[in-house]
Amino acid sequence: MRGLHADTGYLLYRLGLRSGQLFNACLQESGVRLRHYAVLRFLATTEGALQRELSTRLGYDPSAIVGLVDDLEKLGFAERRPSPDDRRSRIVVLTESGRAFLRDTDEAGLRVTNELLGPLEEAERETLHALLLRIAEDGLN
Amino acid sequence: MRGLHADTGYLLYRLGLRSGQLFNACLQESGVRLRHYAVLRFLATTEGALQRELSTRLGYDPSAIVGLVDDLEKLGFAERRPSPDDRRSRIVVLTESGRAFLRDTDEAGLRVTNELLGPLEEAERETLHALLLRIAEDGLN
DNA sequence: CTAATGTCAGTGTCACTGACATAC
DNA sequence: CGTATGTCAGTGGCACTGACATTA
Repeated sequence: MRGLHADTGYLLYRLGLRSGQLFNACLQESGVRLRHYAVLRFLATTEGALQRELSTRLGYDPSAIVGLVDDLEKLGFAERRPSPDDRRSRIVVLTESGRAFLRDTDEAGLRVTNELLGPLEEAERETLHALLLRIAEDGLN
Repeated sequence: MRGLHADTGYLLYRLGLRSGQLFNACLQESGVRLRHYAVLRFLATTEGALQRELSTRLGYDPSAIVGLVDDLEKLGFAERRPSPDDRRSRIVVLTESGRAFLRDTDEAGLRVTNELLGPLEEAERETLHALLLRIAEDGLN
């Protein structure tokens, strides 16, 4: 009978949980959770995005995006602006305050990755990153 | 500003979520969830385990184990037996029915891994598995 | 007395569904 | 008309806490 760790899929599941917990622990003092942080990081690369876009790119349910953007607006890290092309859509943009927040918490992600990848050499980390990137880009993005 | 996918930790988080969803989708018809399945798979390797042991080895909260074992007992896949050494503890063992269930769903894990690791060559899959195993064995086990 | 095991109630997060208004 | 976007209420899974009885 095969053990649990024989499954690469199960390993990913377990390490994913652990990674999320570490992220949330690191972000706890900032008053944001990993999901908010992911939205902010994505916004920093796009100069404004529709909520629908956030949903598909980040893999969160459309109904979840509503609350996340609500929270970010309350914190002053993001804003909803009307779309000039389509009056249904809202364009979510990063504020200056949000950008500053990202700068301040920039090393949070690095700390998590460091703790997670502790026993790996630098070359191994790059190999792992490249492999993960390949399967991430395959499955919906 | 770094993109999200520059973080190996975030990639693990995303792929872990995806992996869990795939597992649960595959197991849906079986009437079990990934967490139950993990308990069964672990039991198949140990000839009986304390609930406390299940908690630490699988990374689930002790209070969560209670409900999981309850469910497995209702399904007839596992049993609680009194421990001869310690009257506080219960020993959880796999039943014949549970063992048969594992045989029937054996390819479920393989299907998930195959779908997840689609774009990777066989050699790359082994490399990835070895790397994941290293960091899994480091962080609590 | 302190510590460990299992149990249970309650809380908060999160994913998902179904419905809806608005606009294309 | 059908479809897309955003919103909201409700549901179920899941993690975690605090408390408790029992036993070591």
